[in-house]
Amino acid sequence: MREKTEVKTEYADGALVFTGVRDFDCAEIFDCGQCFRWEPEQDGSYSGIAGGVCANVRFEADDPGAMPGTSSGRVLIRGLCGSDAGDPEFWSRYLDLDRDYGMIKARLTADDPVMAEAIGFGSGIRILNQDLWETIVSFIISQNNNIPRIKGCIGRLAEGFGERCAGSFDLPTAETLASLSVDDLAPVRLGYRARYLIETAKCVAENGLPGSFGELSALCGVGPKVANCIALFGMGIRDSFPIDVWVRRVMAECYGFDENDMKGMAAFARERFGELGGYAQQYLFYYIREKSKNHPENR
DNA sequence: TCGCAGGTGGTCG
DNA sequence: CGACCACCTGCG
Repeated sequence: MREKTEVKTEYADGALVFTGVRDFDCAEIFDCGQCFRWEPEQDGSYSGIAGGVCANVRFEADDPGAMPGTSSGRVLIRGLCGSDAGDPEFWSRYLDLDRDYGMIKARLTADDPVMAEAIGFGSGIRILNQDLWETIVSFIISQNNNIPRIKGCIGRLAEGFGERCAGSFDLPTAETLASLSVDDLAPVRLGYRARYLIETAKCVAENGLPGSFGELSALCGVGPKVANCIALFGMGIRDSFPIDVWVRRVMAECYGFDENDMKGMAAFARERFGELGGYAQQYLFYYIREKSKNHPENR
């Protein structure tokens, strides 16, 4: 069991720098389906928008020869489009830097060879603490949809109806969205999700953001899967275990479930992973998706 | 042309 | 309740 490293903040060359960061891999964090507003750069860093700031996030390992996600290193954040990097407190929270992922992984892998193998694929995954309204909008759009198109829809929604934000655009507020019609949103090409979004925006504009899983589930277009994603990524409810088609596949393949037995899977996750359910889901999700990339014949 | 993509709401029995 | 099924859109 290794020692926990203290994360420290400093500035260097115009960038915000966090040193002593472990268990961090940009591609695994930004490309594991939890967020839709980050894109990779040639050098492996990611650029995107969060907290009203356009930024580039880069990880430099202290030991460049180490496997991704296994070495401590530093996280560099640069503001883009003329803005500065923003608030260190925001980024520390957003990137979940105070969380001890070494401990989480140790607890999940103890006595579970499936998790051990899964975590071997995505040991640098972190769960971002994202804006609640953004996660609500994003995951309503995500249903029965694919990632490139989800990103396109969110981008068009921001550009067409959002507030200008340091060279880019933030998502429209609930009030703005509530004032629009399905026809207004036609250029965004949300399909039948446009109605869900407007109904949910009206509800949020009137009653405020949901404060519990129950309130979340009452929103239009928010079923069990989407509610669990929003709870996990937008409300910090880390025992959430969203069950989507990929999780159904991995639970069938690795834990012997019937692909349609979602109740059984949820009960198993509660029992086996407990408060770490959300982390377990992310490792399993990333694992099965990576495997299917390497073996297209397995779908 | 058709199935499918990180599901949900509506409608049956 | 649980099992179906239509549903916007875009791509192979």
